[in-house]
Amino acid sequence: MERSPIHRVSVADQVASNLRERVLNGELRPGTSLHEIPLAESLGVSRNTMREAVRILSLEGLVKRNIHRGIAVAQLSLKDVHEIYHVRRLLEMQAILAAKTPDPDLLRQLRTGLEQYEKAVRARDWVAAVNHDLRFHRLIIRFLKNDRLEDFYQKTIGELRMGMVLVDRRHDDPGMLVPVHRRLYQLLIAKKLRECTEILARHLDDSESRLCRVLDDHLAGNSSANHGPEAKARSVRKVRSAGKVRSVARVHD
Amino acid sequence: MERSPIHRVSVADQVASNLRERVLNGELRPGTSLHEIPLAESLGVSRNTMREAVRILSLEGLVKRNIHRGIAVAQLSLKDVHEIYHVRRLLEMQAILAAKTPDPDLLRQLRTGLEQYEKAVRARDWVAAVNHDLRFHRLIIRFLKNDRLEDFYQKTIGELRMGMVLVDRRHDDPGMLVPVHRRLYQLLIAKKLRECTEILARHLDDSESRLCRVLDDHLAGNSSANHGPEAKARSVRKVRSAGKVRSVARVHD
DNA sequence: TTGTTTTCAATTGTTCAACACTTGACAGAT
DNA sequence: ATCTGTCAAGTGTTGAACAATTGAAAACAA
Repeated sequence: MERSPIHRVSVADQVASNLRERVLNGELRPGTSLHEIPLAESLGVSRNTMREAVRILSLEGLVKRNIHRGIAVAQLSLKDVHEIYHVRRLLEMQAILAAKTPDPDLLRQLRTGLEQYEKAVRARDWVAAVNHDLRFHRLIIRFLKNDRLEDFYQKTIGELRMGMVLVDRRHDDPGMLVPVHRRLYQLLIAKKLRECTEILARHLDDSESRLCRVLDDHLAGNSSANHGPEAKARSVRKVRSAGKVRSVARVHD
Repeated sequence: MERSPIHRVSVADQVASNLRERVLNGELRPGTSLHEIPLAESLGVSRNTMREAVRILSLEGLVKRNIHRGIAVAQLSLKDVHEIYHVRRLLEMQAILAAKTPDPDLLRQLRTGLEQYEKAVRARDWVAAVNHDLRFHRLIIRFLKNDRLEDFYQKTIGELRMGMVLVDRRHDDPGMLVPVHRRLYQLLIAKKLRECTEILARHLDDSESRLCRVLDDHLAGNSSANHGPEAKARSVRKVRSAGKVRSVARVHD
């Protein structure tokens, strides 16, 4: 995974990458408040460098800065989840439609990715499975052949992953989604793009409502444990996006 | 334009805003190399604060950092322009299609904005005219009701404006575009959304090819004056995106 | 007890001065 | 003319300091 050119990245960027990874892994859970000095010392860098790194993360939406009050790992609201899935639907469906003359190499990557996905599920390796799931969707975005859209999509997925670290893996079976992905791939190579977008839309709607349920339970669950400054009427019991979701029924099988 | 809550913004953010404005105004032209110490002293802030501000701008794509080599105001390539217009077409057309049940307040803003646009053109105030042009499109994006998409659009338009500061205002008539915008507005309130997107697509294609022409001339023109580190075979004479543009003919009148 | 004011420690925002590291250019040697 | 070593300029990073703000405890008043 190393590039042949020399590493040549600034320390601040490396620190940012380190933090980003830890946030997306769930090691730093949403709501965790971060203190500059301990963080800087833990990585052996100065406070200024750490501040630059934190600035990067905050512009990516992974941490929230409250001036003079500190920084905390961002926490997704239901509105955030809804927005993010709106973005996903829009970009991924457009990407499918842009696959009329798909890059053969991309199709190959999609196929091998799918195989690895299935293998990970068979091995009960949920972490790898989720990664392959997200990678599949990221590859789809490549059909757009637009670096800006790809970066934006990636940034958005990053925010989403912060919400996904909350889902209890024991109550959620990532392998469940393999058949949908296989179907998407088959429709894609069969050039049935319209139908492919329909399946994709339902897949995303399904995914959204499931995440919303988990998130809603979570917000209602530890409202006392959460000492953050957002004790508003946020933990609505009613699943907010349920009305917008076209189909909550399981898609596959 | 001041919010009622107290100013409470960090100095670094204010410095970033200052630089951003100057870049988008064209006061700091693309390719200009920026030096931290003079910049910091000119605004009366420390070098660290200036570095934070520059970090912000670089993540917005307005300046490019070359490690140990300095920073420079970013310069759009033809590929960048093509990508940006791809983004615009995608988002703006989807926004139009999302205007089936439009917010009345938004429609009103669109109308008054259009009137101010026309007034600015009659007053030969090209700067205001261009601003009203861009504002019209930004309002359209609001139909999507999605902060993330709106932010991304705004960031992308920011990059585009950096390319637009190169166009020679004497050879370009911003008033020319008023009729198209009026037409878009009329189709929008008439709920002829499909037709509206068609006009919009042609408008954007037209705008793209015109900007590409200007940019291409510019890149070819001062290849000697440009001491930047990108002396590649970048100044292709052939307008790269001409093949993709559906219609170069004037849209209005 | 309850509500208000004061104090204070903790943390962030900002500055400053120094040093390490890279780079581009220039001068001298071949 | 080409190569090589030197060097000034500029960026990357550090550590320490001070200013500004906040949250909450402590002191006070009703």
